[in-house]
Amino acid sequence: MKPFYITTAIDYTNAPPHIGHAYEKVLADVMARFQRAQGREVYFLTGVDQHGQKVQKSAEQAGQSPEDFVAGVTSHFTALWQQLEVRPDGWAATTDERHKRVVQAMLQRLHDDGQLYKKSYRGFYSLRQEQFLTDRERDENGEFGPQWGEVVEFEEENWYFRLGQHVAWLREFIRSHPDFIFPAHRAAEVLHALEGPEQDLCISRPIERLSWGIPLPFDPRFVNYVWFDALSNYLSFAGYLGQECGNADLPAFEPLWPADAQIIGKDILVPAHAVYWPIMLHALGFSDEQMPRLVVHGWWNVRGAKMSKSLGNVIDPKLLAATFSGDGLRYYLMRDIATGYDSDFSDERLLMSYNKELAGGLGNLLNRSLNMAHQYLGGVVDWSDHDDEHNQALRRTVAEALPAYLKAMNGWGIDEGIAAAWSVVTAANAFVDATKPFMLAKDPAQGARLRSVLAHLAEALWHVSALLDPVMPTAMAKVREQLALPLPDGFRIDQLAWGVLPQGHQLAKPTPVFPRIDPASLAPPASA
RNA sequence: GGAGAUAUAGCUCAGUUGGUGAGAGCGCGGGAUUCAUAACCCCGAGGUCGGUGGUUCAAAUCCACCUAUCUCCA
Repeated sequence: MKPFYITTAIDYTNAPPHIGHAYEKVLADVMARFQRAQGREVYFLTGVDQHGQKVQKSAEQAGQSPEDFVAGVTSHFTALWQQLEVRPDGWAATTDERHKRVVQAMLQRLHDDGQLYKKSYRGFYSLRQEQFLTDRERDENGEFGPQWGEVVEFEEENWYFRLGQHVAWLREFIRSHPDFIFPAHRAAEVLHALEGPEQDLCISRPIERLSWGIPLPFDPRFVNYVWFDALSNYLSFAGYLGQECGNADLPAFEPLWPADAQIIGKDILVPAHAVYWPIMLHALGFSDEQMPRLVVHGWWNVRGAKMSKSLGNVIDPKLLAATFSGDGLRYYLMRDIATGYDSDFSDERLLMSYNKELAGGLGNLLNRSLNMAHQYLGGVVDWSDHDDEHNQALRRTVAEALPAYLKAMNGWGIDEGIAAAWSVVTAANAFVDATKPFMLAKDPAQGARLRSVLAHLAEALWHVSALLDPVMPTAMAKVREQLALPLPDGFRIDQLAWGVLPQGHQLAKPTPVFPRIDPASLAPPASA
């Protein structure tokens, strides 16, 4: 089977990351880990978009070179990925020389193929925002407002990509390939956007206006502007044109392409990823079968409103991870949203999911199970030959959780996958109550039954740790440390079966994996 | 002006291809218990499934229209 190639949007290094950035990368990381657990080879690519006018301008304002400025902002992202256990295999930084060479080679190909042309455009230009304005920017009086500063009319030459030529192909492609975009209903938005006039795409800026970019190989008085620089990272860092560009240290492209999942937010679906991107690929000669698959996720709103700097409701994932741990935050971000839809971020629900579910549910289950095993049996797993309907019911719950989990996870239902794993936690806690090992321990005649109950609990916990491993890698490794049995080499989650813990296995001592957090110790939530 | 999404118990949401008396978690109330991170377990809500009108033997689940909210496009 081909390797599972998964990408995320690359983040613009103009401001530090917020909760939405964290969500997208965690989602990709969970899927990457899950696919590996299914025995699939994975290439997970994420990174940063570092070029462009805003960065150039922000750097000037900060009195820094663009290089230093992007290095500073980029470090916020890499530190967060470290903290959240997001572990990509490839790092796509658009200032990377390897990337620049591929972009130039791609542009040269398109140029040689007649896909690019130069033309002159006359229009109104905002000196403050450094961009051409269209009628859309006019206010109700037909004027350009004061936010644009001084507006001048002038004419400028630029390079254009023959986007319009391929629109008919794209319409047909989207109609005939319902798998191109997940969730499927998003395709309607794209088709709607394609109804307008077929316009070409401006892909350059004169070097006097923008120097922080990749020069056009066939006309060095211009640098490439945005799309061929940013979107092409999915190709360049997967090894596209690697040989002719001398990028020997990148993966081999043929086995990897097409991308199995390109995770993006709904805000950059149209036009960038659903229009420009497939058309770029098509123009480069990629066939319909070589088109990637887009996975469009929703947004985390805050109290029903869009998160924005001006509202002052931007959520900082770094602080949340410091309080709830990387895994605590990963768990919340994965369980409290349905992939593809929006959700509301809530401090209260984050605290609830941590204290009630992780600490009170799973953490406490591990703690009470191991504690009893040590108190009554010296921490030894002893599969006695006793069996009864309680044991059978727990084994059945564990057995039924796996297919439900696999189905959900393979269909991007991470929240449902977690729920499937959680059915074991709930059943195991009820199992303790029903079998009362602490009572059995008082009656020597019940020894065989007691040993079977505690063995069942330890085994069930190991299964839970395996299922939730992609979501909470560090915490689940800790669980298995206490169960004294790590994931074996080449472990396959899809082949998980009862009977992992051997007879006579010695368990380790329990320590809280998710220490309860006292709500009173938290800073009061900033009210909007 | 157009498009998409969403509207289900106090809150956050599940509800496959329409079919036994509509569900989960949290919160709340009651009970039980002690192995455990004041934790875990059991019971309880009777909610016109946004509204109206259709299709059907049968609709939260299909169709039409309407309303509200959110997002995007113009």
